Amino acid sequence: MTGSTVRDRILDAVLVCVEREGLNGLALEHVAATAAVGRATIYRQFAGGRDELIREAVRRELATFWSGLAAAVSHLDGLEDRLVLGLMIANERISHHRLLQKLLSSEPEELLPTLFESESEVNVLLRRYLLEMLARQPLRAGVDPDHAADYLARMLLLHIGSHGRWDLTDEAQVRRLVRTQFLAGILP
Amino acid sequence: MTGSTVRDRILDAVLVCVEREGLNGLALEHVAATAAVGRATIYRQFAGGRDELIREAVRRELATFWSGLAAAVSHLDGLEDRLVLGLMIANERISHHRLLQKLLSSEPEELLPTLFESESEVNVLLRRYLLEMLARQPLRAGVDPDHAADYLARMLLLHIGSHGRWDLTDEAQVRRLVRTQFLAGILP
Amino acid sequence: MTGSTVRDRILDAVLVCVEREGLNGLALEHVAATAAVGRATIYRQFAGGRDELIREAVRRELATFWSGLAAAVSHLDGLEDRLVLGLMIANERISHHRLLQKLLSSEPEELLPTLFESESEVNVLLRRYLLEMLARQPLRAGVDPDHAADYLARMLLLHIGSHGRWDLTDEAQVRRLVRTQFLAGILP
Amino acid sequence: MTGSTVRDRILDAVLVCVEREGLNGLALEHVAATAAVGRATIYRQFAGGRDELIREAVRRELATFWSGLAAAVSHLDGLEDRLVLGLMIANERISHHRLLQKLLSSEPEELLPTLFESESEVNVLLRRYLLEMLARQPLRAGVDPDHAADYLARMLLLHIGSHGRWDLTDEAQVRRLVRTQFLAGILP
DNA sequence: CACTAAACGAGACGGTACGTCCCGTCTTGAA
DNA sequence: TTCAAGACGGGACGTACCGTCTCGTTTAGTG
Repeated sequence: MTGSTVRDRILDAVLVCVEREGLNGLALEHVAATAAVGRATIYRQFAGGRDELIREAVRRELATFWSGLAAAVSHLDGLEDRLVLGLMIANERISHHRLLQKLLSSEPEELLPTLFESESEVNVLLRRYLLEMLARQPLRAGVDPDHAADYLARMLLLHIGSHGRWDLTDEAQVRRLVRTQFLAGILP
Repeated sequence: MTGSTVRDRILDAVLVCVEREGLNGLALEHVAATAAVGRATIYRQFAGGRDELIREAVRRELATFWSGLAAAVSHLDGLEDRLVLGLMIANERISHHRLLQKLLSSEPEELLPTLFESESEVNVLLRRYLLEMLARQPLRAGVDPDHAADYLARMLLLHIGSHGRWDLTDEAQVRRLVRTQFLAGILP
Repeated sequence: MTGSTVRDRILDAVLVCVEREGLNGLALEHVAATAAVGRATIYRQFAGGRDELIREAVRRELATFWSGLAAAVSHLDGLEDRLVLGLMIANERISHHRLLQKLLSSEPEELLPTLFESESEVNVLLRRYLLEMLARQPLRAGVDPDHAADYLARMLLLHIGSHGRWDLTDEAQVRRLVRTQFLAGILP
Repeated sequence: MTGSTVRDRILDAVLVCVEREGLNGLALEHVAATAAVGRATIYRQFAGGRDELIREAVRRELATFWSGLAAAVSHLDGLEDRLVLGLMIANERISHHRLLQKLLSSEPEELLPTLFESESEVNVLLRRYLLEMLARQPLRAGVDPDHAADYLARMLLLHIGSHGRWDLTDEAQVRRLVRTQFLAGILP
């Protein structure tokens, strides 16, 4: 619909197929068929082959996820509110996202690491975003904003995907979590 | 040393091969050759085939890693000291462990998730271990030991494998990290 | 019942299994199971392995077949009568012999040749038998008994297993066949 | 030379390999290597797998053999002459055909039956060919051309592959054989 | 009547081949 | 030219047997 129709059709097809077959066992043949595309075309669009294709599909999906999340909390002012709502929305979305659900349940080994790669694009952007937010807040004395942003990013990722003992649909709990464990050492 | 020599030979061979070929692209044929074993025997020992083989190899390796870690800190008394030394040793070992290094660098998507599965064996044992340790400590008023153990487990895993902005070979830094972010909200 | 019970049990099992699985695809494992015997025992009895086992089973079956045939015509006097009755009985037996039927229908390439090997035991014995019979008959002038026996042996084998256009259950037809094509050039 | 080069290359390779390894023990891998073809391609061309491949190779070889034989005698007029020359050429060719020789000597059980299947393509075509020849000849009174063709076909097959007591390189003997045993009862 | 020696069942192992699936490359033919 | 359609060489998978070997256990035969 937008720029490279073919490329997007292929990436869409990847999502559909991963939902059915998992990330391993994903067959380019099925992707091509689903996208109504010749298998050769996949190699024209993603010269790196299978690996690049998957990387790209995940990247696009994550970008959508995060930018959607950012938009959803952009109307809020305070850092705490954004974190609380962000955590809740993130978990709500993940639990309704068939693809992520599939990956987290049956093949967590495929998805999670992408999130945690310390220097992944996601991580970098997330940290930059948080740093920007922190810049508008008075911090507790002696707190290094870089450290704080790094810490918050990790805590966020840590609580997305596996909620541990917290119920992330209960705002009261989430707020308590954010206050006591996310921001306790950062804000004054 | 113990029971099924063949099984162990195979698992050893998996490690050797993964070091060379990565987790994807791991060819059972090479594993069999390395273990001086018929390819069929792998299927006899690991009826689940390739997947079970890898799962088992990782499981065994992690068990070794964690139990070694527990042993290394067992002579210390305090929770803080154990966490500090544990973090340092863990990172030191990981950075010298060719296999883990290989996985973390080139294919993090294969290993990390195993660590983070909320209900993985590792996680459960780690939580139990920490809970036991916390039982010997006076906690800050109002802190639920279960929550605290869960939190500590997550923080530990979070800082093993991707250290973020901390230098985990510098005991002073590690101690500061443990005090301000691990234990600040837990201990009085 | 006689000497080596085990050996016979195994050979019997071969027949049962061949009926089910054909000669190719015959699995020693199934033979062993059918004979209630360890697979190793087969190799103890038939050191030549699979090949010798099959050879021996076929040999025993053919011996039974031919000696039964000889017995069935032994009460007759004339050569012609023996040939006629022999042909009829042979074909009748083959058509009721599940094993041979199975082989002739689905895998003729396995059985027939054994019959036709020019110097096979069967062939030699059959020729000797016929030569003996011919010795009691006055032959047409100029006919070499060896040639004649060879010719008759071939014609017999030729009409056993594939009857062509003759109905071998109709004695009149068989007698005509024997007279016009088997014996026409031999007897005076 | 004609249509599917790959298919023919594979069939050629089968012949080469059978010469070396026999019909049993024929490894598709070696066939593929000999044909400079991926093993998968064999399954693409012969969906029936190993069995169909062998069947097809034999079929092609026999077709070549028989059509060559027909051509070699086509310049002759009389039935007798064609039979005589045909028999001689057939045996001469077989004895110089490494593949057939190999099969007849070490694994007759694989080849011969194909020749003798009463309703095999070979048999049908041969009978039709002979019937056509007989139509141009005056037959002895009371002889059914169908029966005669069937009889001749069987006698031919019978004397090809295992010559019994006749020397098929000696035209005089062959002519005598044809006259006394092939045609004696058929021609006037 | 114990005691040894052979034969046996059971089954693990190294190996070979099978038939299948998929990858990445390349060719062909139609739009 | 771009693309779908699809054939091809290659490689790995999981399965099925083979022939060899080693275990205990039964079964005779012998002292």
